[in-house]
Amino acid sequence: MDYTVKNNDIIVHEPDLDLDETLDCGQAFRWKKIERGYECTYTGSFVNDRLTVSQTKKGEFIFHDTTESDFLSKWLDYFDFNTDYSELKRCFSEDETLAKACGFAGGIRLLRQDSWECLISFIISQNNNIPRIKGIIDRLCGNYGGDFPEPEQLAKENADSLAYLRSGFRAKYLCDAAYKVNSGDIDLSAIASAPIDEARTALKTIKGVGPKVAECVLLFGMHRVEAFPVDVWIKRVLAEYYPNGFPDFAKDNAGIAQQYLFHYIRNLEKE
DNA sequence: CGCCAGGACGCCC
DNA sequence: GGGCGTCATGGC
Repeated sequence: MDYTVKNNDIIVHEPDLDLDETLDCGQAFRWKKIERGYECTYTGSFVNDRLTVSQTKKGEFIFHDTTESDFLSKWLDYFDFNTDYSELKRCFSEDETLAKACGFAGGIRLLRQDSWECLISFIISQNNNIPRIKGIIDRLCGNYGGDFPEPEQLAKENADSLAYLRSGFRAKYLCDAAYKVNSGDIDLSAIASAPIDEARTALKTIKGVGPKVAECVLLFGMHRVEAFPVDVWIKRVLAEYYPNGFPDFAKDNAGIAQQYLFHYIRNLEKE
């Protein structure tokens, strides 16, 4: 990745990024496609940072109305620009199926998202579809001026007061998550750096967090790239292409490989 | 209309 | 420990 500063924009060159593939592949739910790119509210540790980013041609991106300082301190990290995805894909392509998946959507990157936002988002995701997940999160943020609520704010709610979300049986799970994070029962930053099995166990003490959601929080919200969420789509991939198990050489980055496979199998069946 | 969704829980055996 | 019905809601 290299970048240049131009007026109030940052021009980024990065061949291993595609906005459609990265921002609308089911790892993040708050990016909206607008005329000139994607717009979103991104939750950092303490504030909601907004960004408009557009893709002008293959490998070229404009980060609109941002400063070099903001780009370097926030967005460079969020888009995982310090990781060499070309090298990752070369490694993955040792495997035939992964080679096809990387070739199909080579512009996917693993975003480094906020753990709290991911926890809530993937609790909502259970037994749900992506358009509706986006709708629920949109209503949630809409209640806080467009920002993602802090644990303290959400901890004030109960299942009834969250009825406006129309999140169904998940509302009580959101309340439990907010209560535990706000009270300190759950320390997300400690979990993020804990041994992964301890981290899994701790996350699953939250109601509504099972194996799949815990794995998603670890992967998308804590950048634990060895985490490997298995949903209905990945089950199909494993059954069809990896009857003898997922290849060992990819296990250290299994979660990133999973992103390519997820996108590949989902779009394969659409045709 | 019925089937399904980036599943987890509670109960059963 | 594994199997199965249930859970709200709405996209398709």
